[in-house]
Amino acid sequence: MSVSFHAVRRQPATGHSTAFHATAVHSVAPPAPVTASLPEHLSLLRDPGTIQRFARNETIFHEGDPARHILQILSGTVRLCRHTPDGRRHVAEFVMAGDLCGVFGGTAQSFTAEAVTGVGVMLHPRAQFDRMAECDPAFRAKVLSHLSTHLLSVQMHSFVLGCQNAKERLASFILRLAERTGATRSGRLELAMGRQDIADHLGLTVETICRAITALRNERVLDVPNTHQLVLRNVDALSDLAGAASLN
Amino acid sequence: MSVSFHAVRRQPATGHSTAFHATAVHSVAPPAPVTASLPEHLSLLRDPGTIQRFARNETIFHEGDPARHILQILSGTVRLCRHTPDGRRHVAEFVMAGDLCGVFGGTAQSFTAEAVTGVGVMLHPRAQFDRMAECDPAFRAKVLSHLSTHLLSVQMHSFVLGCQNAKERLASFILRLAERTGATRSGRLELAMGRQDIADHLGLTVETICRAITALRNERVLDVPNTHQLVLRNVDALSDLAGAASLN
DNA sequence: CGGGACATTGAACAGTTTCAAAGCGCGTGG
DNA sequence: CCACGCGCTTTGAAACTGTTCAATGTCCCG
Repeated sequence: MSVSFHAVRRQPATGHSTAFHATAVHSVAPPAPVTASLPEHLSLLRDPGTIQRFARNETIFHEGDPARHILQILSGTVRLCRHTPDGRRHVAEFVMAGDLCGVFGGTAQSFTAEAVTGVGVMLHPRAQFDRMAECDPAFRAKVLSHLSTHLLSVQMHSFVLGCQNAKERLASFILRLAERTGATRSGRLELAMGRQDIADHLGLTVETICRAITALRNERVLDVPNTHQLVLRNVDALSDLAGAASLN
Repeated sequence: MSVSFHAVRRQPATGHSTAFHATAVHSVAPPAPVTASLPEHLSLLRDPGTIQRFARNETIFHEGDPARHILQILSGTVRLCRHTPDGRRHVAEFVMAGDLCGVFGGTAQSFTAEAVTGVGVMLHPRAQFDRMAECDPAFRAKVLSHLSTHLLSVQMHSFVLGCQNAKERLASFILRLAERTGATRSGRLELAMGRQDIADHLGLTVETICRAITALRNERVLDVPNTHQLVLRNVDALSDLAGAASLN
């Protein structure tokens, strides 16, 4: 099967090394409705001065950088990844509009964040975040809940990597993406990331991703109008493939 | 490489279905030293009435069970796993003496816990745990830190599953186990779990685990005095194999 | 219209799985 | 106390999925 004999065959990230040093902002937290999710809660702190933009393939922060801010993605898609000395890459996660990143992991970033597309982010100073957690029990509960959810999703991904074959992995990925973007109904799914990104996320190669997509297309499970769009023609078939990895 | 074509070939868990319903206990939390880790902190609550024992291969709780307690492992080793309808098994994690399990994930267990060896656990009622988190900021900090550490380790495991081949996975596993049990110095490592457990943890088959162990033995990296013991003869070689998956 | 990055397809190769059988250790019972 | 039996581990050989290498195709942007 598929372990990676990962040669060094990676896109030469057209990266610009964009260190980012936003100035800390001390806005006062307005009362948040108790029903709001953590990202919603945070977005109430909105302060135009803390917004930044990144171009496609730009590096937002590096693994090991001091984690002075919590980032809220306003638009676009970000990949959190890890690069090894011998050229392998592991994409731990894709972070999309509405999501947070950098909430956990202490004082240093545990991943490199790169813009998959053009990206807009809002920066929340960690100090402010910590202060809110200190004072506001409801906020704390949200943080905890957010963290648990996140943990669950990482564990689910471990399952995918540990137990599924190529087609199953792709199906799990597609379904999860569809759920996150709300595309499950319309059946139309935007793929912000390229095949290589998907491959590195699923522990496969680009070629295998292509072949798996082609296979699903031939089985009338998917339509592929273009490289960055999928139409889900048979969600049940996808769910069957994804198996336990789809919450359905 | 290695996806799992996981047929249904599993040990027929000699399991006894041991539901566990411990009575809630309301001990008062004694002040904990600020330096204590979360497990240490919890162990100060020790109450003999909340201790339970489980025999090898017994089920401690099932995925989906209500999570009324947080478990602290006193002795033995536990595997947290997930069983799929078609007979695949994913061992998410091994939990060992001193570790906690069931801290996160909300009101329902997200994994099945099975005793790898005979196991002694202490049960901490979740309500009590929550109360402490409510009142004690230092305790909260420990929970947070514990959770972050745990998240990191799951992400590291994702990397192992996504990017490494059989020998590398085994090396990563052995090194991590050695660190956790403090066997890095002595070089002598107790393997509480069987080959099948390791295989299901690393997304490989038993046979592949055996062959990888044999290979490392032939390369003088390991000695294998018996099935449940390893001697680390060349930690550097192991670290090289584990690559980025070893912290140092 | 041309160029380059990305996607797709093909063919050969390789690591892991699968199937099968033998080896070993350990507890139980004679 | 020894022998048998059962479960787990180990080894071998063949099959198979995914990788690697290579070439072609496609789309977008300048």
